[in-house]
Order: sequence, then structure tokens, then C-alpha cells
Amino acid sequence: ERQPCMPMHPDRPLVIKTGVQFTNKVRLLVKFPELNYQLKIKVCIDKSRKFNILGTNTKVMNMEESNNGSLSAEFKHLTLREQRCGNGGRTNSDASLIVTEELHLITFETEVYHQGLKIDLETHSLPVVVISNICQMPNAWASILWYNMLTNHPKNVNFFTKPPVGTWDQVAEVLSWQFSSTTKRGLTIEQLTTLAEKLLGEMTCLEKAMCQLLWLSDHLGQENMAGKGFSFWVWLDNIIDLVKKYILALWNEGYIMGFISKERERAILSPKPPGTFLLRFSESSKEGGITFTWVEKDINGKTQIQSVEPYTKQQLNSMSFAEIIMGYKIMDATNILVSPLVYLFPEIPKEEAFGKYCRPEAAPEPEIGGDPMSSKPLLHTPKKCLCPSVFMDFPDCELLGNTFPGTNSGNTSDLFPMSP
Amino acid sequence: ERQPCMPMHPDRPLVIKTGVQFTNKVRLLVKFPELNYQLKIKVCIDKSRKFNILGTNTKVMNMEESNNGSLSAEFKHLTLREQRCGNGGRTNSDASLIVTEELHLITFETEVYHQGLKIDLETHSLPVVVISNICQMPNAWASILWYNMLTNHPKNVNFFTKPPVGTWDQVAEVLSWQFSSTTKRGLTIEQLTTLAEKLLGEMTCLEKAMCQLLWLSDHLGQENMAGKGFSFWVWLDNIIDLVKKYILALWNEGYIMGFISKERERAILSPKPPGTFLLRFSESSKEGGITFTWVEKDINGKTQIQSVEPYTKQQLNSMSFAEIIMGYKIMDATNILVSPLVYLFPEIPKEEAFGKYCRPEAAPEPEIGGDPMSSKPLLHTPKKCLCPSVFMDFPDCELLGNTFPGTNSGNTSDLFPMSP
DNA sequence: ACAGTTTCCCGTAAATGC
DNA sequence: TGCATTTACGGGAAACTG
Repeated sequence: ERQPCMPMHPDRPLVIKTGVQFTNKVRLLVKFPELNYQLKIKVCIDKSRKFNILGTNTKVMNMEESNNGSLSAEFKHLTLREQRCGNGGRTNSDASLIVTEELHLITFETEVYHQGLKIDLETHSLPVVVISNICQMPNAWASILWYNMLTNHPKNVNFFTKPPVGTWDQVAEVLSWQFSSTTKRGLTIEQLTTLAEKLLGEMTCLEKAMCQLLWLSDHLGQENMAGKGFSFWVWLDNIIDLVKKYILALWNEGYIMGFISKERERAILSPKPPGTFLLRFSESSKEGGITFTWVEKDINGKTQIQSVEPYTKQQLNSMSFAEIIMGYKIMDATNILVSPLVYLFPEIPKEEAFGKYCRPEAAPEPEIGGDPMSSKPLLHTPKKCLCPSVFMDFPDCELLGNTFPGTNSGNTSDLFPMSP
Repeated sequence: ERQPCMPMHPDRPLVIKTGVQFTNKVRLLVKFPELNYQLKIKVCIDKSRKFNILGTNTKVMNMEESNNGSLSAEFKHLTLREQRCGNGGRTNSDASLIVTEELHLITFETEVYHQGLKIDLETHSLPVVVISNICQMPNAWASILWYNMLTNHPKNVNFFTKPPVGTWDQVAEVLSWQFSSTTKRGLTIEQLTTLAEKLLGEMTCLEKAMCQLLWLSDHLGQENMAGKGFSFWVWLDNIIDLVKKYILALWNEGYIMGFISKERERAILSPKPPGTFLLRFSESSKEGGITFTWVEKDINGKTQIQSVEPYTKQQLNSMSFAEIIMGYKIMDATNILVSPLVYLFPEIPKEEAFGKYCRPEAAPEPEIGGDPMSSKPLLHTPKKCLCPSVFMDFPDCELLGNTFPGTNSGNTSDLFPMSP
């Protein structure tokens, strides 16, 4: 059997995609060395929708797989498959919830005979969300965040039938943590304020701080994104993905203002000298895009705010964003090619900020019209997995390098006697 | 169960990828209406390497599934899975052949009781190649072509232990057919000559016509591609893919010379006026690339032959090749942007050839440095499946819209009595 | 007809095994 | 160790189903 089995999304635990392997681990909190190789554990999943667990779903607890002498069992290469009943009907009992709000429990069962007494032991994971396609991940992960942000309950699978409201402060902390847990930088107050406006609409700052946020179907779902056909979470996830895969170094340096409204952008750029620019995420693109906006003077000497169409991941595949910034030129009034980008807001010379992320040879480009010559060798922020070396699927959240910012600090399916 | 089950590669029959569904059909050549719903057919695969057939592998013959009143049975949603023996050993008995040269037979078995006599019927597909990853397709398909080009034998699974040689004429026909069967245009003598030089090295035309080509490991394998690390077939397949998905219309029009050596390119372009250009496939890129080469005069009035780095599929994703051609500009001696492309060889004005494939608004581009504005809406030759509406996995090759150009005209697993 | 959900399967990357 | 081959799974598209 194959050995290395990294769980599917290192920084998205508690979401399981059908057909994709996952791993989990149970340990016995009470130390009973004499039970080594005595406890046979079985993994199951609740029956609210019919899933089958494929893979080796029983295992005997032992001391080797633990590092502190207690007993544990690790299940690897498990996968979930939905069991369509008969000729294909959905098995979901509670059809009122969408799949990404449906919570499931992975349970671990065993029985001990101690001093002639049979003791049933049982524990379970935190609620998990089961998805069938990766495109459901953003909403599924949002459910996990919302749950752990608002409850300590270890198994409230009906949470989303009446989801509690959250305060903006709580949501802000979670949003920032989404960045800080996978990059070297969380979100600033300014960035969070922009997101708050997006979520809460036009309110004063004070109102926002007081405001309570409703869950998906109300404030955070698709409706709220002005009929764009995608949820806030999808939009944000694609930006996080863009940051991690294509512009991580620039993000870590703090060069990307990212979340800023066009109004505020105009307000802070207008007083600045021509050539001042900032980097901003696309608000309209579901896919995650980044653009730059700069100040320039038109023929009449009037200040203009300009920007390019956002660059997508596809385009950043063939040229790094730093190189795009360094090489970007427009034709001025006298038909000469010039770069409109001089100072990164507030006043960092662009060479100082981006020079070190460019290949030496590829500064200016002699040709136009998509000459692929200039976009051949790639210089990217490394496409690297940021997960820690130790990992479990239902981890103590400390293992993620950060604690869940909500109230729940996570649990690693620990075995306690549940029934006599 | 799902119904529409298009076989995996409409224009690549006889190659089966493990885990991917395929379909096949048997019919009884002799008309026996009284056997309707009497014959139970079982599909099997030979045991040279252990594959299991997953899906419904027995079926009763009936008249409905046939359109001419004869009996037939169609097996849908079959998949192959390799059975790794014990802890993972290869089950291949003849390890001397690489997987893409290993031939397998799908067999169909049944028995009839006629006038008190038990008759075993059995038939089989043409030899098939089983692959586990799509990257093996080009070589697998080459094996299918080579087999059908050189033998009529219905089941010579050891064909590649001593593969026969082919003549250049045979190979040329097959190569051209690769294009003519999926586009509206095959290969010209000039294009074939270029490919012949690639395959046969430096020989006179007469010698080439006489020459016999050895199979893969000799002339057509990786060694022959000058140590580039990919076979002729991989290179050619990627070009075919590029043509079909990105530049089909231009190919159908005959605007793409494509296969031409750099020497010959220089020879035919040099006498032409500046601005004359032609379109050529990249010779060095495994991925399939296309470039243009043009004539220009340098400062001293000397004729120069120039070309751009080949465009890849990735780049053609965001801008159509016609638009790239129409918009391509370089800076001339006086620092003015001009298009070096004027006449498509021999003397077609580029607007006449490519104008109709461009969006009206996107002719010249004002900005440089990868402005994504100009590459937002896509105009592509449609990504369309060219397969005919009627199809079977082991088809009469006529169903492909063309006959296999080799000696073998194909067979649709027809049932004949094989043993008493 | 439609939208939520699942399935299909390519293509890249990683793992595996000889 | 290297290389041939398989497995894993994201992501886009098609199919499915209430």
C-alpha cells in the first residue's frame, strides 16, 4: 500500500471530498499501556446522508503511532463515496440544507473489557462537510469557519438549520486569520474595512463594529455580491489562492494594498505625484485578479486615475507580476513608450520594491503584440505548500500554526467513555 | 445508470485508459431472428497482464440495438482496472515490451444450443493498447496505427516483439490521414517531405521513396528526435491538438505551412518582398507551438529572415492566433511601431487571410507589457469534437469518416462460430 | 427548464516499483 | 539510483436529478 498520504487540503481540515483520500487519528487520553494492541477501533460516518467509508476502517490501537506513550490509531487512505439508493435518488434526509451546510460526524467506536465489565467507547470528529467537487470548497470551508467561530458544541450537526449571527469583530478576525495562517501577513484595519463595506453595505464605522452578520443565505451568499453569481467566499478564496501561488512574496512584503474601494483609491492617490500607484484585487472577477492603479496628468495638466484590466492567474503563469509592473508601458502624448508606474504608494520607488523579484534580463521589452520571447522563462513566487510538517486531518488547531480564531480550539478525536 | 457514454477518444479507438469508460458492440453476422434474447454474451480481456473489466460485462443479444434487424449487444460503461498481484508486483508476463506496445484482446463469448448441438461462439476486438495515463496516448495510438498499417492479422498480440518495417509511402499516408480525418485538410507533399527529413535524415528524395522505416525504438522513438526527450509521436500529437483546438480554421484554409525546415523557409522567403511571412510549427517544443517567420530589410538594405518565439497553447488561450498576427508589431529603426507582417506567403494580404478571424475592435494595440485589456474576450476556432454521430469503440473504420489508410480495413467484433 | 449537485476525465505532479 | 509506469486529484465541463 502507498504510504505518504497528505490529507487533501492541509489548511482546510474538516472538509472531505468524496473520492479523495483523507487520514485521521484517534488517541486514548487515559494511559492504559496494558491495552496495547487490545482495542480495535472502527471508523464510521453518520447516516444522515448515506456515505460509505472505503479503505481499512478498523484498526488496533497501539503505542508506536503516538509519540507520548499513549495509545492511538491512525487511519490512512480512507475515502468517502456516496451511496445512491436504488436508481439514483438522493439519500439526504434533511433536504432543506444545501450540501455545504450539511454537517457530518466521523465516529470512532471500540469496546473494552475491564475487570469483567464491557465498556463501549466512542468519540467523533468535529462536524465535517462533505463535498463532491473542489468548486464547493470555498463555501464548505466557510461553513467550517462559521461553525467554529460561533459554537463550542462538539457535534451540533443541525447548526445551519438556524445559524447564529456573528459580530463583525469575529468575522474580521477569521478573515484576517485566513491570510495570516497561510502567509506571513494578515489583513490591516484598512483592508478589513473595505471587506466590511462589501459585506455590510453603507454604514458608519461605529455601526459596523456593532453589527451582527447573518450567515450565507442572508449577508454572505450570492445575493450579497450584487448579483454577480458567486459568493463572497468563492471570491475571497480565489484571491487567497492567487496570493499564495503567484504573488506571495509581494504580499508578505506588504506591497499589496489589495482590498481598497475605488473611491478610497481615488482619494488617497489624487494628492500624490504622477507615477504613484497601488496594487488592488479585482472586485468583479470571480477568478481572482490583481490590477494596478496610478496617477497621471493628462494633456491639460489635470490629474487622472488610471488602471489596467486585472491580471488573472492564467496571465501570471507566463510572467511574474513584479515583471509586469516593471515592464508596463503606455504610449504618451508624443507617441513615446513610457512607464506610468514610478512610486508604489505612498512613495517607494518601484525598482526598490519589485526589482529584486525580476529576472535581470527582462526589464524593458522591445516588442509589442504579445511577443512570447519575453515571457518564456518563469519567475514565480514558489508554488509551495505552507502546511506544517506534522499534520492530522482533525487536528488540534494549534498544529495549523495558529489557533482557530473563534471560540472553539478544536479537538483531536479523543476517546472517552461515552456509554457505560 | 448514466446513459450517454461517448467512448474516450472518438478519433483514437483501440486505445483504452484504465479507469475510463469505454463502449463496445458485438453483432451476429448471420441473421437468426429466432435467437432474439437467447444469446448471453460475456466480455473478457486476455490474461497477459491482469486486467479486470468493471461494469456490466454480460448482456443478452437483441434486435433493438441494431438498425438492420440482426442481433447485437452493446456494452456501455465498461472500465479496465489493473489487478496488482499481492503487494503490488507487475503482472505483465512479457516484460520485454513497453506498455504502449503491449497488445490486448477484448473477447466476446457465448454459446448456442441449436438442434441439440452446443456451439461455442467467440469473437474479439482488434488488438487494443491499454494505458494508465493520457500522456501515453500518443505512443499508444502510434502502435495502433503501425499495427493496422502493416498487418491484416486480427489478433497478432506479439506484433511488436518483431515489428515489421514500413515504407515511407505507407507512413506518409498515415501521417496525412491523421490530419485529414479530423480536419478538412491533410498534408501536402511539401509538408510530408519535411517530416520525412525529420524521420529519415539526410537522403535524396528517391532514396526516401524507397526507404523502409523501422518502428519506434529505431527510427521513430526518442533517439530520433535528437535527444529532445520526447518521441516523434508525442511531438506530432501535440501539433494535431494545437491545430484542432486553436487554429482549425486557419489550418482548413491552408494558411499554415506548418512543416517546413528552416533552410527551406529561408530559401522560399528570401526572394520575396519584405513583409512576406509564413506560419510554421515549432520543431523544438514538445508542447506544440506555432510561430511566424518574415522577410525584412535591415538598415543596410540587406534581407533578413526573422521569427518570433513559438506561441504555445497557453498563450493562444488568451488571444487567437489570427489576432496575434494582425496585431503583431515591432519597433523599426526610427523607433516607430510597425507590423513586419504584410503578405502571407506567397502573396496573400494578411487582412484578406486573417481579418475575418479577428474581433472588429481588437486590431492594433495601444499598450505594451502584457496589457490584458486586449486579451479579454476570446475568439477561438471552436473547441469541437469532430467525431461522427454514429460511433462504436471498435468500429468499422469507415465510421470514422475515413478508412484506415493501411491494409486493414477494421472489424467490428462480429460473431462467427470459432469452435464446434 | 433550471439549478444544485455529482460524475467524468484530462493533465500535472507525485509516488511507486522494477 | 534512474526510469517507466501508475496513482492522485484539481479543475473544467458535461451529465444527472429532483
